[in-house]
Amino acid sequence: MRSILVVDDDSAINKMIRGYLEGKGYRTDGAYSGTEAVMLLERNKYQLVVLDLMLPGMTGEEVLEYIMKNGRTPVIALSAKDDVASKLVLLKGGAEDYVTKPFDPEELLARIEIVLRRNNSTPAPRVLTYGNLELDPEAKSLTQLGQPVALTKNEFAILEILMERPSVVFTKEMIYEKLWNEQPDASDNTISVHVSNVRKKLAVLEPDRSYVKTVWGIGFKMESL
Amino acid sequence: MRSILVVDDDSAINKMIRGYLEGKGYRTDGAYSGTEAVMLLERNKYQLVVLDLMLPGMTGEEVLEYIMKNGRTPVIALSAKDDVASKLVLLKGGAEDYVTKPFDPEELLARIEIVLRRNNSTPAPRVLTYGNLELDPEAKSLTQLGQPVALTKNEFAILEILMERPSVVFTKEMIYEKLWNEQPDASDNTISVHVSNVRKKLAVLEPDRSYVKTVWGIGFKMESL
DNA sequence: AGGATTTTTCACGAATGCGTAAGGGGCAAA
DNA sequence: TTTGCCCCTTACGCATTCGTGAAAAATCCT
Repeated sequence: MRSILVVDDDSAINKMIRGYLEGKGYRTDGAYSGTEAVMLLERNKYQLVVLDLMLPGMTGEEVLEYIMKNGRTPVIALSAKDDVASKLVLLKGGAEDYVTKPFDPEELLARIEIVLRRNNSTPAPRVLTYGNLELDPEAKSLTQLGQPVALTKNEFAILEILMERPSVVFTKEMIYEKLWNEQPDASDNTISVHVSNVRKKLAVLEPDRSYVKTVWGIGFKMESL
Repeated sequence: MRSILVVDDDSAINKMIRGYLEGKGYRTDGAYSGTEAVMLLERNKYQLVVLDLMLPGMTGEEVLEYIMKNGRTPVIALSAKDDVASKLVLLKGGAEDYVTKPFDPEELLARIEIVLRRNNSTPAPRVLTYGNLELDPEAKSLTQLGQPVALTKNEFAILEILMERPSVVFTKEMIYEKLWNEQPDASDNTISVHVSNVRKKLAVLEPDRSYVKTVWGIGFKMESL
């Protein structure tokens, strides 16, 4: 069952949306303030949040920021403002989509279907496994052959990037950007050093096996199994 | 630079959209029929297509189908119909989003930003297939008959260019420019050497088959299947 | 067929990318 | 303040890849 959280302080609109969605087979919760929304988000798991931006107390933008930092549930924003500026703020904030008030319930439903379909196809696994490695992104822990391996922050981040998509080659620039959100200098071998350290640590337990492969002239990827 | 293809047979609307987008810093091309759109799509690479569905000759739906089979460039559809049913048809057809005519240019821009951002952060793995070859531009990997083939950076880049548009002949100059962003010397056979090496590597597993065809006096293309 | 032109191949020196070790600076905990 | 850890930089040896010329092969044109 798909659960949707509807956040709007206008009781009539809130009920209208929820009624319409439940008629279409969704389970819904309603929140009438930003704080209430956050409370419900902490307690329950939703596939989608319909979020009005004009809220008392905590603003919609703040709720959006909270969601983006915790769980990243997809958000469809409801906005009365029809100008580009506020829309772009929303997009940068991480909203998946927006609908301008007043809106047609069918319009909202259609966009909900889009977002749900999109986010359903890529469910995020919790623990990444590769060979004898087990990496838990949330716990920031790595085990090899069942034994814990101590990695530093950057080492862990690099290995996580590689293990998330083992068949993909990542250039040093791509890795650098993901770690520091900025462009690397042309001659920068920081990444090489960290990769070297990761390899060194993984070689302690399995000296004859290599996990991180160098793709010459391009970057790094996980070794083929 | 982000390139956007605008497909609409209404010259006024087409120009309006393009003018607006170019004012926002995008590079745009315009197509006024479905066949013209397909032609441009074969020749150039776009990050996004804005596609009107009411087109003379080849319909918008057919263009959409073509795009989904070739390259899967994200599409924002323009539709005069405002009912949910036709919207869902579009979405199932593969469109990323839709905008109902008449529309506000700002609305369109906002949705374009959404789609571009989405496709940037979650790059869809797109593999190019040709004969027994499978080339993944993102993973920088090539498999032949299911087995991995190791190519160097330039070899891979050349094969990717050719496989992206198998029916198009590329001159050495075109390839040279794509690789180094500069004009080649008149007597430069660097590309020839790399092509030769690619052929050599592909001949290991399939000695009797040729993949890269020489078009005498012009350049190279993929062999017809 | 024969000459002209283009393409392919071969071989080798040059250029570039990579891996590792070592040292210093920064930051937080003790 | 001191200690310890982590991170970044630099330097250098090593391996791979690149670019170039010339010779050989293939193709086209007359």
